[in-house]
Amino acid sequence: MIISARVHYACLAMLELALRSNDAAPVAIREITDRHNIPGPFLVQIFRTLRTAGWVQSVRGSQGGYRISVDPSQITLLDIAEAIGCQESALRAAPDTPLDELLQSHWDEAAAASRRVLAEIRLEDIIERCRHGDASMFYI
Amino acid sequence: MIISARVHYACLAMLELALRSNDAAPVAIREITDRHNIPGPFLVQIFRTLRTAGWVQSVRGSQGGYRISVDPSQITLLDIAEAIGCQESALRAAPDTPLDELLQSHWDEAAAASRRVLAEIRLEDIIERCRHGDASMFYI
DNA sequence: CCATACTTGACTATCTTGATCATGTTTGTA
DNA sequence: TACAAACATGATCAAGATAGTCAAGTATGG
Repeated sequence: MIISARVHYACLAMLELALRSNDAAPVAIREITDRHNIPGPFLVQIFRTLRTAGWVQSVRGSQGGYRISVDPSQITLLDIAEAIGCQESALRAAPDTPLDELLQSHWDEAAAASRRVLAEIRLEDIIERCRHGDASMFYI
Repeated sequence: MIISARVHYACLAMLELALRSNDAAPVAIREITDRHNIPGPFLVQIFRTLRTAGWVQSVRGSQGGYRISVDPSQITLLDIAEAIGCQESALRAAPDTPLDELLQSHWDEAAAASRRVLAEIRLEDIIERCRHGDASMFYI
């Protein structure tokens, strides 16, 4: 699992939309790129993917923008990461020896471990923590 | 944590050396590239890194080759992966908002989870399992 | 002295990622 | 209706990493 800038931006955008999901008006791209440091046309690209995935709705025309189309308590960081689609390691040739196969299974195990972490984190959790000013760190 | 072909090959090579650590003669590159499907000059490059890291010793000249220079029960997949040096995500700009910071910490948490898995797996474990023909899988 | 095999450094091709641009379409508002 | 705001779409580009290659040199056993 690779966390690219694209995935990071996508999550930031989703979080912004979630924060403002009670607003009557949709959120314009401009408002997001201003707050965070995201290149405008790049975010357009990312929103296209999010819309295809069904996580956001777009409103065209003047006063248009984007709205989140799912409950922030029902979507996880893993959902977003997979929607954006990071490359799942190009290392997918058929294993040709037992050693090869064993190694592969360990790489899979490691990838699964990080996916399991991300699958536990809902957008709502992050928003809650943000509102409490609780930026706890998890290093090793 | 990205598992590149380079890291995979490095681990395969180390495993081969470990399997033959009781031999009197060192193992030539040719013997490894034949068994697995590794491009010769590429493995040369990888061995250079492993030697610099201190995990293998080289023997030059005719009948030369490589020998593992650590106990297979003392080296983990994480050790090798870090010696080869996969890029640790170029996404390392200073976080500029609380949301940004929170997200970053979750990416770190996910990366730590996969590192923790790899840190538990010693070369010896894999060799044991290979000898028992036990290619167990860990998916999600 | 010669074949084998490691040493070193430079080099190339391809792919992914991050980012940009131009053009078109929709819609609210004056 | 005209205009400006804002999304839609497709093409394109540059930088960097990855995978892999090549060539010239050095050491050693027989």
